[in-house]
Amino acid sequence: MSDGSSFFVTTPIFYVNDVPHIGHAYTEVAADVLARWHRQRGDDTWFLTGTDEHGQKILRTATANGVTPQEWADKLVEEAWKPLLETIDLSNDDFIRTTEKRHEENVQKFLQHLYDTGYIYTGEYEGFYCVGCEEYKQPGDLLDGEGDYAGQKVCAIHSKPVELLHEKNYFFKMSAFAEQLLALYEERPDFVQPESARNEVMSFVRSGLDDLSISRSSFDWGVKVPWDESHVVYVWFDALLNYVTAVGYGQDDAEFERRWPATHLVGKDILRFHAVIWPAMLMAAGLQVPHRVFGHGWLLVGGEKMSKSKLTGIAPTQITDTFGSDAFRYYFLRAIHFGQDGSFSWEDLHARYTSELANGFGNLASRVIAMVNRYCDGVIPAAGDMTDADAAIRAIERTATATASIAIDRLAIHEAIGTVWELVDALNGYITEQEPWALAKDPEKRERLETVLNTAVRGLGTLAVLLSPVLTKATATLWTALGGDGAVQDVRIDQAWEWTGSGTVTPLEALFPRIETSAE
RNA sequence: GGGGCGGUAGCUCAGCUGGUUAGAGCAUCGGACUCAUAAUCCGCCGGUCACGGGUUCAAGUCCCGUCCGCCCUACCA
Repeated sequence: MSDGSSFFVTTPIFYVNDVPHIGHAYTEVAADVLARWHRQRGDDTWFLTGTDEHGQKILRTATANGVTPQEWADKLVEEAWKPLLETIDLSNDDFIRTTEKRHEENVQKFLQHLYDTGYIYTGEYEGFYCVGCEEYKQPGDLLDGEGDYAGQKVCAIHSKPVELLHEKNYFFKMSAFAEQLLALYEERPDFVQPESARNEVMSFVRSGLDDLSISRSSFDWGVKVPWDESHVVYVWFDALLNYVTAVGYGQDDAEFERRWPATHLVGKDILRFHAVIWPAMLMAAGLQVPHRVFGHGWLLVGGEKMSKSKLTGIAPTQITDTFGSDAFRYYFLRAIHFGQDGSFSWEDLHARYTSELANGFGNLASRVIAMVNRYCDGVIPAAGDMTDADAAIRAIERTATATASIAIDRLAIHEAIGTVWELVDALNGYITEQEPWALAKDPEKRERLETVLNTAVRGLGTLAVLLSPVLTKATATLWTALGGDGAVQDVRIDQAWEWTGSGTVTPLEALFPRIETSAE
């Protein structure tokens, strides 16, 4: 897979009205690691994220704040969302906003195309609309209100009254694609991942698909329907299209051809939009469906899931301010089986930071570099005859390089990191057993000392490369200290184990200083 | 109501198509060592595998039921 092939990964675009929390950051960091890994493997990589800025809810909050919706979105993008990219050190290649011209114009082209080919028709729609959800609710989704809302039907998610709306709508003939979708899931079992997500999607589609109302006329903050400007496009229909408008759909065929289709990473709450509606839209337009759609789990805090709607999130900066972006990235991707729900706790974060990053990897780097400085004046020594112990280390380096790459292809990010970490542990054990400090006391064992240190330095270099997609900052610092050429991110990750140390090392500050007081 | 998932050491989790004494990491405790961020290495301790039945020579691993948590989906007198 290191043949320069195209790899296009996306995250959902942020709904600007939300407040950034670690759930958003989790998806972003996962996508970022995949992107960095593929880039470093020589793939033609593109990592897209952005913001979703249309819809009635944004219009209302903007109005409530006395500004235009565009001003409101601009403010949130600049003050909340773009800073998040810095906070967790993302390497996105693009950032699309649904209010950009390149998006709006091409959404219209897409829509017009579907209209012209008969996949959109005019209909009447009457139903209960929840402003919070931005969607019509089925009667079964509603609950009887309590307290102030007694006697009214309320949305089960927002606990707010729904509104009975009756409007002329344009509908997308989604029902026409049920068979094609089922065939897709059958023919490409990995189209929807993980397996549990695929099963849910399939049973949903099997139960039958309704056509989708894709326009609204009760407000005007959205993309205008090209043949009827009294309507704006339903926000989800609009938002999903960012994945293609950002890579040239409608205006740059070469770019589109180069990037599309994408690997979509989404939270399992919005899986259906991505695994059912979105592919149906693409089929209708005669475009390729996504490469795959991966629904990851929830972050559980105190046993409860973090909620996008209820804003019960922990801000990423609460973690990065104390532990740094590397630890943030590492923790969520290592501790949680990607695809399953995972529990977050400050105690666990602190424990893993200390045992794995500080005591494990950080201390390994410190002790190796300190010994090269102390026993060899900073000059990385050449290796002499290899023993079985040395060969074992080299074998682990080689295995880790290959195995981690395979895990990344399966989107098993936690496994990839786990595999690499076996090298961290092996090197710490190797150094303790070889006792270079003892060898250093005996001039007759000079060659052996140098071989051991050479092996250790090479192993450390391999780690720097293999961990660079995750621990972006620490590995850059380490690479410099090891005297590596250029930027570690430019070293081929699929050849990580082949790195040979040479030249001199420079003193290294602790990569992950111990944090004595646990946060919270 | 129907369907699905989960309930395994103090904590977070592995345990594939049933098969010798149920595993890992962390934490705790003991030992070794000193190059290093009092770090590292070795070892010990620790589980009625939610509960109750059943199938089987043999079940954490299959079947039935119950309890708990969560998800999807349907819905009414």
